[in-house]
Amino acid sequence: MTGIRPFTQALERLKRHGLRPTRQRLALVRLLFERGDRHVTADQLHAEAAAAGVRVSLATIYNTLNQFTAAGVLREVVVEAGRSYFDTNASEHHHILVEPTGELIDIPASGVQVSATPRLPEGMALRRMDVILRVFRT
Amino acid sequence: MTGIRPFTQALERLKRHGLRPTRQRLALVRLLFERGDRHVTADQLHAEAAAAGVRVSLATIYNTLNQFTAAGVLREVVVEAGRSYFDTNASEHHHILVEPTGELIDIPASGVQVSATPRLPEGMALRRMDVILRVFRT
DNA sequence: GTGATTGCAAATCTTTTGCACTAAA
DNA sequence: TTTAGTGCAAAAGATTTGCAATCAC
Repeated sequence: MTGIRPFTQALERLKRHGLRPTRQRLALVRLLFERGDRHVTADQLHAEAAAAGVRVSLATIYNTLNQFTAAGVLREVVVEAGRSYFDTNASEHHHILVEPTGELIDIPASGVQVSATPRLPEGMALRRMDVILRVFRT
Repeated sequence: MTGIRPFTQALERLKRHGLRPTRQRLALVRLLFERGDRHVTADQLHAEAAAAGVRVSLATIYNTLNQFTAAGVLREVVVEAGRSYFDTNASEHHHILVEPTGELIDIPASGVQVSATPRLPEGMALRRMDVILRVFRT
């Protein structure tokens, strides 16, 4: 899997969702998807864009991350109040959160086997299951 | 299980943690633990206190919720960026999040059986595992 | 052109903090 | 009387929004 594939796939997906390939969105897609699976905050991405010489406002970063998430290209991971991570791996999987640092590590969905899920209340359907293992350094 | 038991237990626990039983903390313990398992935000608790005629500042609500969490009397549950729930059930269990409303429902730990947890990275130990089933109304 | 997108600054929301005042031990 | 706790108002973060200027189609 090269860095180009997911990049192209993401672009096509955006097109399908009616999102115009603006200079900002192209740059952000590149930053997000050319380096494998990652977990970024809006602020981190903003700093990365700046470091790469791309001028994008923080408001646009937020808009873009939210649109990408709605389009299914990104997945939002909430691990602590007041900070959202956006995961470039949008497929089903789980996470390890390293507590002092806030670092996120992917776990394949197969790494956590839930053998019994509870009956959901009447009239409710499962949209997604999140498992977070909170760990600390010994 | 009456409403009084967990209330008393919580008080004892606070004492053990060196927290003085002030008027505000007593009122909050009562509000939190006299009505079974609940999930409240700081703001909700603040409103409840006001409705009950108890004057407590929001700052004190936050201080108190954090101290109670540190003391192990409450458990913080993060399901969406920018909002923390405090769960009066501090024992091991998981949650269903009803998406449009934000309502939280407890699942006993036994309701979700994780049959295989991944090997943790070297030098890391598990502190806690959170499972959230995100559901929507059909 | 026309409607979508961007950037800026202001607004919002949640949570924390500094500090003078009050209450518990 | 000594130390912890409280309340207020301000500060701090993260995220959203209103609106004029700009860009893609």
